[in-house]
Amino acid sequence: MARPKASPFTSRDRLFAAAAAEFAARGYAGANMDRVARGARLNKAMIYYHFKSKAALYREILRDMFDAVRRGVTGVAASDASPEDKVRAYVAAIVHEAQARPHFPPIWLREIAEGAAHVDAVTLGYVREVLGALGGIISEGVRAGRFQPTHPLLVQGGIIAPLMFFLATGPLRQKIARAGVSGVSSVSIDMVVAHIQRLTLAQLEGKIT
Amino acid sequence: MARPKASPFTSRDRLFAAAAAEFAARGYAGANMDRVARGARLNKAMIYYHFKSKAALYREILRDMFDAVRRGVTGVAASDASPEDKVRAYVAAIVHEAQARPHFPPIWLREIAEGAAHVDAVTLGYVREVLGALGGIISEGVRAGRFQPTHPLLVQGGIIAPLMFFLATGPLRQKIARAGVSGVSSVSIDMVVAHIQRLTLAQLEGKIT
DNA sequence: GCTCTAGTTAACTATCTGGTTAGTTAATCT
DNA sequence: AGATTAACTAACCAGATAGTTAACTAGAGC
Repeated sequence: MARPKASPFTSRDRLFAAAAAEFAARGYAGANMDRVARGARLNKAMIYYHFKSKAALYREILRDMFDAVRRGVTGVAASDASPEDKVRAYVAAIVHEAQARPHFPPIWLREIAEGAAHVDAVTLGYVREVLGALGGIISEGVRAGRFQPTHPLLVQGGIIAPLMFFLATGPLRQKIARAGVSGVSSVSIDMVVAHIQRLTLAQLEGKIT
Repeated sequence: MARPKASPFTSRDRLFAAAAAEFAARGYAGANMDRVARGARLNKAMIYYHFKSKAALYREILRDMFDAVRRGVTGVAASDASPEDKVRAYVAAIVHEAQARPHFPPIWLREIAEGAAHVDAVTLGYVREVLGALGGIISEGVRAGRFQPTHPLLVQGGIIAPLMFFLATGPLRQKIARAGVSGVSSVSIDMVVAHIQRLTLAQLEGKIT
């Protein structure tokens, strides 16, 4: 090794962060590697020094996102809370990781839009683990006689969809608010989370239908 | 006019359809105008004969989408059905237009992801009208003593988010199913629609919370 | 038969951009 | 002090792509 350890944020970290922001804002095809480099105050060649390619860099960002969620929700599933609390914590864990990564919602929305084209086997494994954790929580609730048997994918859709929408529509809601629709900015993320938790539990407890 | 009227689908229509598919599959930046032209069995110059630019073509597709939804839901709002039936019909109208345009869900998801960057004033007006129609239905229900006052944006989020997710995740669900998760393909659009209708009504009637 | 023109194309231009290369700098090791 | 090497840059290249141009085709109307 040569050169100073410098800041706690290595140039690799800065590139990673700049790339995440760029991919979130412009999508994979729209992302410009020169702009990423500038965003990290580095030369473009540094991207290819630290990462194999644009695609590899993007895949690494995807993995990081889903690995974080996976770790969060498997922790929740393994805890000794009640099924109801686990469901609430499951939602909270996803929100927590998504909020720690502002690029998460836009990237995930886009990935869905293109049929998860960039999701590799490793990331797909993480997704399955997330779904598995939720499935485990549901089964536990069913065994305890508190939940109706429900397909995890349906439940997950009910959680992830409004959540990603709300988190990703920040700019759009502002645009609508500026265009003269009132009361748009009065909805907070906490309200949305609470709402999703109640809705999910209501669904699992068979209070709807 | 010269040249045969030919097929009922003019070359302009074919370009429009091919472009919608291309934008849906690859996003605005990823869309390739040569590929659009080939998809319409025409030369690229024909795109610029019929449309001003890539951006203008894209905006026209966006407008078409939201105009269709707007027409559908304002019709619903103006009908003389009960507030409950209007809510159901509102959901059904959106699904109807989205299903008539397979490009709708992916394009809308991507547009959200980039903060509605391509949404012009006209389209924004359509969005507001859609929200206005829903607001009207809710107010009507509130006046009739059947609905709790609820912010239209919250309700709309609860409808549009799972809907677009479900419609757009077709390919992804197949990918997951092929990866060995069972029961994924057993959920139909009709089930999802019925579910969303019940959930939305439960929310409006204050049965949740 | 001739003209007009909507519709159509091959080929071109200008620009952008992912990725490479060859060379520089400076901290560490011996 | 000299060798080694991680970290870094300027400049380049090749391929792609939005948009243009100029020329051609064939039906409509006279």
